[in-house]
Amino acid sequence: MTAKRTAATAPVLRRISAEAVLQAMVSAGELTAGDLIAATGLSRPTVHSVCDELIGLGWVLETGGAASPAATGTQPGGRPSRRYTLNACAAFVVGIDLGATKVSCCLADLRGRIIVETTRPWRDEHVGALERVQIARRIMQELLDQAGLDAGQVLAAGMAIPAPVTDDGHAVALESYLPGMAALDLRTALQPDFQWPLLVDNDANLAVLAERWCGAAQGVDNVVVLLAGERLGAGICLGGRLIRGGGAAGEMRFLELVEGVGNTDAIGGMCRELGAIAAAEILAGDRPVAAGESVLVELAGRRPEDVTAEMVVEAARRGDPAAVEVVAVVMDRTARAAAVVSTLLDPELLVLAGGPAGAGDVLLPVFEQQLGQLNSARPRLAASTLGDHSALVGAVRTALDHAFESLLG
Amino acid sequence: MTAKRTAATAPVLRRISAEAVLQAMVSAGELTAGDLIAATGLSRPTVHSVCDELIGLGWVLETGGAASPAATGTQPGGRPSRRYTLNACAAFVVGIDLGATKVSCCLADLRGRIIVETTRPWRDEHVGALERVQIARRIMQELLDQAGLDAGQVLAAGMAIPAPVTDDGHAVALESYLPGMAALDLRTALQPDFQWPLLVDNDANLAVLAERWCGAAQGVDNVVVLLAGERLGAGICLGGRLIRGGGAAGEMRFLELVEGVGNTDAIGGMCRELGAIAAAEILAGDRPVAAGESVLVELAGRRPEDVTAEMVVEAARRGDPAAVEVVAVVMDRTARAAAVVSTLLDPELLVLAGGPAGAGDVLLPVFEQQLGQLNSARPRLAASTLGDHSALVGAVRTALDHAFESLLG
DNA sequence: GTAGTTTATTAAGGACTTTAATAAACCACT
DNA sequence: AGTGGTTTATTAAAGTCCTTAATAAACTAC
Repeated sequence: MTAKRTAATAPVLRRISAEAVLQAMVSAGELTAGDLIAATGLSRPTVHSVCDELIGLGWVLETGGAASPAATGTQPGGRPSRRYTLNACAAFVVGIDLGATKVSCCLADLRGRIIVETTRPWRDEHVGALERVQIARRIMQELLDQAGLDAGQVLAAGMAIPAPVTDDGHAVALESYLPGMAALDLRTALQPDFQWPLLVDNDANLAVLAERWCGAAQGVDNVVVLLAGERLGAGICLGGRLIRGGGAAGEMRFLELVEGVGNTDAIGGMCRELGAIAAAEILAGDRPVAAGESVLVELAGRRPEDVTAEMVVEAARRGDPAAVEVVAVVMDRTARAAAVVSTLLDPELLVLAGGPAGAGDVLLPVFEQQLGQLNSARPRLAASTLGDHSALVGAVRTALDHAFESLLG
Repeated sequence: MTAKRTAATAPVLRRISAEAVLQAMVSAGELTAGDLIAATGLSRPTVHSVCDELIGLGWVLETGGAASPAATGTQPGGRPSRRYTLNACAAFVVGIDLGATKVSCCLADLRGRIIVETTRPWRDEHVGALERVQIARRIMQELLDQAGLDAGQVLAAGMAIPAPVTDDGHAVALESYLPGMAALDLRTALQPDFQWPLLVDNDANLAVLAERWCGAAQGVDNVVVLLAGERLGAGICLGGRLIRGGGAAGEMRFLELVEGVGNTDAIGGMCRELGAIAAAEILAGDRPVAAGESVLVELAGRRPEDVTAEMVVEAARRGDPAAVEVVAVVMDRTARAAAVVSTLLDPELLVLAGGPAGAGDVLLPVFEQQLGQLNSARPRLAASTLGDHSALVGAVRTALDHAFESLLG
């Protein structure tokens, strides 16, 4: 079936070895040959040979020599070992989160450390698809200037968008999503300014990569991230691999089939829901709310239509009954969705990410309690530790993956 | 993180080459060196060298020579090519489907062709877990005798059971499932009679392997199989890989959260449902059914409590309104479940397997129509081509996978 | 300064692969 | 029957990469 045109020639071995060495270096800082032998199983001559080659390519630095900082002390005597370090600044990657309300861009080094970053809200929500892409492009140029880097030093870019993405790099048109976006071939969105390979994926998918990499799901192979900010989407990782289906895996439109949830169009993420429902509650209240009676109204500054998710959370934290009720309503919906996902996919861990992650102290207990009432599988629960950076960090992660993969191929 | 202790030593290359050659042979019958060169990308000397080695190990036969059957005609002149064939009888594998109502066992060769097979219903549904396993063991011995094989010629065994299975080979206890089964370590269930490695998995998971291998989902990487016989379970394959989650992925208990479906315990597969609901309908009918008025009653032989799924399907096929109604009710439930699964996982194809597969002509149109009414993703639909053999064939497939994997390691 | 210890480097040997050259086996034609 | 043409098998030579074993280097401690 699968005609593998790549014969198993000798250099394949070198590639395997180099990959092993490089991987050990990415997650470890300064290493001696002995460390690398332990990590890779290779012999000493091979390790040195591979490292020399990587040094030649610029990916690795030989650190220290005589004046290595931590070198003294650790070594019990004997010829000092050579010390190798990944050259994190040999190249860079780009991450872009083209969100519903704002755009975030960043530059990161080969370790994934973010060098420079900018977040900018859209002027208003009617900014068109093409213009959004152009804004991102302009920001990227600013960031490159700011960091003093050249576009040629960037190996790859990752981009998150709040909608499913097909394999050929097109956004799937959702009713609720930006018109015009689906018509773009996003893979070429940054051209002609930037020629780097652009990996586009949906924000929830990238969020799960991020959480597994350096967030709340490190070391967990079966995990679902509920990205619950402006929209509600799930990023699914099973068996250590991201699940994309035909591109639209993780969509939560099935909520309309779950009891207690209304029609599709109304389904947003928690932030939107918290604000919207709270506003509606207050506005629909048949009695006028007296000053001081409601923390929520207080926070909203007497303008209920301006109430935000943060206000609701803060009010709930202070015990405001109306806010607590709103939180309960929204979490109930989320819990039902989570129950379906958990039962069907049986993940070990469920991570709440996006806007609400910072309010984990308020939301998570409610969520846990409501999920417990449903007869579903019981995964561990956690709030994201990445704030609303999950998607952006995930974009960096895909870009890095791509960079390392194409690096030795 | 992952300390890979396997250094990239030279023999790794040979292993890669051998794997490529073997894989090409499994799916192709008799092959010349030229074919293998095209399939693997290896050079001619390497191909011959690998084949000679495999011949020495017994896995490959050199067929033909002078009297090869299809050899003449194809070759335009020149030195005749050596022809290699997988020695399908070099070893064997075992498949077992420990179903809810019956047990099926088989022996298959390295190509997966079933040599001998036996299906036997349980005496009654109260046969205990341990006894069921013993019965399977006895049947396997009979099959070995029948085929004239020795237990030592069997490389691996696969076993399907109608419940989730944990990684350590234990069935997950479900209310509806056989008491006592969860306490067994199924991996050692065939010992001490048979020492072969036993791969236990849930029937729906194995069904999806089978459908992809030689059923309705060949060549499809994103597919969900709804195994809808006595119970309802989903086998999920995404990105070409079986999704197991923590072992219980594919469970359909979320149906209780879907509108229009009652409590958990009542949820069975289509066969059970069709029979049960039809019986209830008939029995609850307030007017006595006149002879000839209902095809369904006719088929049931005036004993409504004995009505089977086959009868309902047959009656519906003949247009009996009551039967059509029952089919619609049952398919509605299935369609809702399928809508949730499709939306969340976005598979290309949905396969209906298990008992109902044979009745695809009746069920599929109804299913398709009802699924279409739901606002979900729209995968292609198909009925299994494996009858109720999906799980058994899948058990053979896992056993084969294991056998080939351990063969060159 | 010398013994002891740890690591780097060099050398030798083995397992693969590939390409190129040579030998074998068959057809078709005269 | 013999000879040319053609296709495939086999052998030979060269190269890459790994490993183990031996040798050299660099440093500490006494």
